[in-house]
Amino acid sequence: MSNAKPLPLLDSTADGVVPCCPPLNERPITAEEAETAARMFKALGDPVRLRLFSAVAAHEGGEACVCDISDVGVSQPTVSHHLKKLKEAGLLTSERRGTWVYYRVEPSVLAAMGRLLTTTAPTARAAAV
Amino acid sequence: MSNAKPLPLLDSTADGVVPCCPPLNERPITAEEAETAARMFKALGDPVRLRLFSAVAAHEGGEACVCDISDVGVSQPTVSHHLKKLKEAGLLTSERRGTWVYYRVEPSVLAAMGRLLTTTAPTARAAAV
DNA sequence: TGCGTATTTCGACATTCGTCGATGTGCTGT
DNA sequence: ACAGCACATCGACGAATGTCGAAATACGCA
Repeated sequence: MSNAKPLPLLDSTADGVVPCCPPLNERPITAEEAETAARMFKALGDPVRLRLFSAVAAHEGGEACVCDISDVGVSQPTVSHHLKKLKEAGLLTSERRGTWVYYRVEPSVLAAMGRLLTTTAPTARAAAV
Repeated sequence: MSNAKPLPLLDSTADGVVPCCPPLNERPITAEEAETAARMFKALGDPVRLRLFSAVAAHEGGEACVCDISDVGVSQPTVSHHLKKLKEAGLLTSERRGTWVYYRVEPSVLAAMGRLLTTTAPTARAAAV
């Protein structure tokens, strides 16, 4: 039905992808930035989704079909539901290849989230910890 | 009343803190690890909490009293509620100093989350992308 | 001691979320 | 054409979440 809903969390401005936000400790993020970033964190804020995401990310070739990662202790519809959520959050992309559907991680989004959590030049005092 | 509920997300084994988990793409994380890590991501999965966390992290000296960061568009009890959630998740610590309560980020937890999102040596085939 | 300010706790409420079984859709092979 | 497998969608349900106003607690100060 084509409701793919890419929902680009990173404003794909021109060059492709954009880091969304500076590190969290660099300056207080705005309400708008928070809305965007929170959606990414929320997507990883469920144990089942986190396992599915990790399973895809760690799978050989950086991609995996649903059948390869369905063993997470919940029903098949639930797996499908979570994969959809991850896709809507922009963390995964999917592609049908014959009978199977393959998911792979969106590397730029992963990098953007990592950057958010990067501790940049501390306020000097932080180093004393 | 003392129900501080530290809830150490990082198993403070011996040396103080422990990275909780390897990068998500290194190997599929276990159900147990996912439970722990998801709690951290979930804590940042709300826009208001993310703004509060960022406000504390970016504040001068790495700490801030509630009054300094309460301007996020929700009521003051709600701010307190979210700060409590962040504290329970191990992302923030609090300390009362006179009239005010100061919050500061737990740097090791931030680092642990960053490590989770770090893209380590791809499975070799991933480089072909 | 008593007042005012700062922060937390306490219900209460509507909304969202995770889960399931049943059903639908897409593709393959016979 | 049809049966079978892989995956997605639908509808329903209880549980968790975010929010608020009201009240409680903690401190500093007059």
